[in-house]
Amino acid sequence: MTPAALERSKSWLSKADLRPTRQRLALAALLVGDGENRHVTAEGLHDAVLSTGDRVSLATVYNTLKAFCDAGLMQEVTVDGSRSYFDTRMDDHPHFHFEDSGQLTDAPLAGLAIKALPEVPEGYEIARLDVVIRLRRKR
Amino acid sequence: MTPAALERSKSWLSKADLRPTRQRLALAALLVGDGENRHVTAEGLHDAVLSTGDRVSLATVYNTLKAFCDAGLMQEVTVDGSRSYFDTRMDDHPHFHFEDSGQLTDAPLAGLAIKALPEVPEGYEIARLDVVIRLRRKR
DNA sequence: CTATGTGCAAATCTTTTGCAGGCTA
DNA sequence: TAGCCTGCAAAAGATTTGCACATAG
Repeated sequence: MTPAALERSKSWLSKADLRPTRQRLALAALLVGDGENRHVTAEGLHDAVLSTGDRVSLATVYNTLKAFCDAGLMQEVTVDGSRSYFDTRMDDHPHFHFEDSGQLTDAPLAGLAIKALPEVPEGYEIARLDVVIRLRRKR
Repeated sequence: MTPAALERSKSWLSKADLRPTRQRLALAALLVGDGENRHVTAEGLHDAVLSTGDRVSLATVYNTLKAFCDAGLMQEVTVDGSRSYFDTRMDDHPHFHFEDSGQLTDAPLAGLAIKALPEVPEGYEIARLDVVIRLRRKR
C-alpha cells in the first residue's frame, strides 16, 4: 500500500468515524486507495485482500462492507439475486451488468436522460432509482 | 378454479409446450387465472397454493417458476438481494418496490420516458433494461 | 411405453450471528 | 480501561439437486 493510498484510506474511514483497524485499512486501500470507484462482491474483495498477503476473514469482509454502507461510504447494488455488489460511488447512477462475466461497472450518467417518472403512489416518496442496463455479448 | 381460469392456465402452458400437470395448473391458475399480471416470490406462491388446498412442494414451486421463466412465460426480477420476484408480464417495464412491505408492483410505463441511454460498450448489446423505483413511506 | 415431471431431503451458496478475545482512543 | 472490532464456527435463508416414483402423450 502506497503512502498516498494509506492516507486516502485513513481519511475515508475517519469521514465516517470508523476506527482505522488493520482489517478496515486493508479493505479500504483496495476500495479507495487509488481514488477510483470500485464495484466489488464480498467474496471478490476477500480474494483480493488475501492475495495482498493480509489476512481478513470472510465474515469480517461482510461485516465491514455492511458497516461501510451503514456509515454512508458505499452503497449496496442488487443486480442478480445471487450476489450483492458494493459500490464506492454514492450518487444515483446507472450500471452496466455484463451477463457473460457477471461484472458490474458504472455507466456514464451523462448518457442517460429520464424525461419523466411514473407518478409515485400517495404517501410514498422515491428513496432511490435503480437503473441496470443488462448487456449480452453480440453474436 | 373457475372454468375460465382453467382454460387460461391450460393455454398459457401449451403456448410454451409445457405439459399441463396438476401442479403446473394449480400454479398457473394463481398466476394468470384472472388475466391480471402477478409479482410473486416462490414462498408467497407456495403459501397461496397451499391455502387453496392443493399440495405442491416448495421445491416444485421453485423448479416450476424457473421452468416458466426458461419457457419465456415469466421473467425473474431482482429487487433486493435476498429474494427473487417472478413477474408474469414479459415486456420491459419499470417497477415500484415498497421498502416497508417488500411488495413489488408494475409502475405505469406511460409515465417513464428515457430520452437517451449511455453508449453501450463495443461488442455488446442491451439484453434488458431494469428500472426499479424504490419507495419509502413519507414521514 | 417413454420421456417428462414431481416430491422429499439433503446439499449449496451467500450472508448473518454469537461469543470469546483483541485493539483503538 | 471501555467500548468497539475481529475471528471462527455455526446458524440462517433462499435456492438447487439427486434420485426413486408418478404421469402425460
